[in-house]
Amino acid sequence: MSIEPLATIETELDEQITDLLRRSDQRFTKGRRALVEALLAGGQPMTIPQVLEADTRLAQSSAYRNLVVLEAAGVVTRIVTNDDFARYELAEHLTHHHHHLICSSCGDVTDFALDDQAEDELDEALHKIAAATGFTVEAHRLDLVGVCSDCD
Amino acid sequence: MSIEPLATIETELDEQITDLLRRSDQRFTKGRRALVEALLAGGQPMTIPQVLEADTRLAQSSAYRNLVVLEAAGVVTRIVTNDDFARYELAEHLTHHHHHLICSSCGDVTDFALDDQAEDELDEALHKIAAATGFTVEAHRLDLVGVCSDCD
DNA sequence: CCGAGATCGATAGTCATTCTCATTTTTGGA
DNA sequence: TCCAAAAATGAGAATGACTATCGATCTCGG
Repeated sequence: MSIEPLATIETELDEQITDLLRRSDQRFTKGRRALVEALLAGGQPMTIPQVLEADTRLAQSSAYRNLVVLEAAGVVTRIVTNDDFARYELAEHLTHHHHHLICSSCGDVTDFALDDQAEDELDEALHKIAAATGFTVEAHRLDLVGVCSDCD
Repeated sequence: MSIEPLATIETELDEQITDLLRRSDQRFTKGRRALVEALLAGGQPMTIPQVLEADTRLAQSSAYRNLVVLEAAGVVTRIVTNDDFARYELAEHLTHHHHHLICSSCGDVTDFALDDQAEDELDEALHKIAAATGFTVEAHRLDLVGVCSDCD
């Protein structure tokens, strides 16, 4: 099916994903590989229409289904904003911890990282909160909402 | 319509909301007041079904429509999670700046605040990012995703 | 090479949210 | 106070992102 991949998945990443899927009794099929390649090539959180446009060989129904499978396996993360469509990107442990700039005008989402010190301080403050509330923290999410340079 | 309000809106808050709505050429009608009262009484972000259950006199279609109006006027904030329903709460400038604990199990959302120092540090780090990216920041959003004490 | 089981993909649902429109309410002028 | 124009309401229909279905296709172990 995949003749010309959008991006090449390095061996290590490929193995990590194969392993994650195996733990959910799922295979890293061509369709799922094409999805990951499209997300990798996109370089930012993508909506399903964007993914389908990036690789027209993908079927919509399979894209929806496989993105659910990939999310359950921890390969991708689903990002939901006020935009009509949800977005997907590679999970943080396959890339690196980061946050999102969300454009309230066009809906576009891009990544950014906090410098290490700020991230550490934030983490510490969050741990205190969690301890005080009896909440078991799985992850923290930090978004900047505003207007991107394109829309300005 | 509103015989027995769920919560009483203090004069000052009432005037603020009336003013915000007026700027959008909208009125602070009974139905809209009942919505605000329900959110005030709820004390945490509420889904529309929760709001309708809290005040059974409200019509679903009007609740949806008026919550859109109230959001456009800056009176309430719409919070979207992975849950089926969106949630609404009073806008921060009518209450105070805070963040959210999102339970990945039951979908419940509750508020928490960072201590002033941590919030200041975060703010400073975020301003640097914004300056570096040409992104015009309107707000920042910080969520803790995990499992609440009820679900644990 | 074969067959059981997983995956695919076209299509038909589902359901939160939005739209429509006739009815009711509100407002400002006479 | 009365009236008409404008706004708001609410019941129901429509929309559209997403999910479920199911026969066809692919995959892997034997």
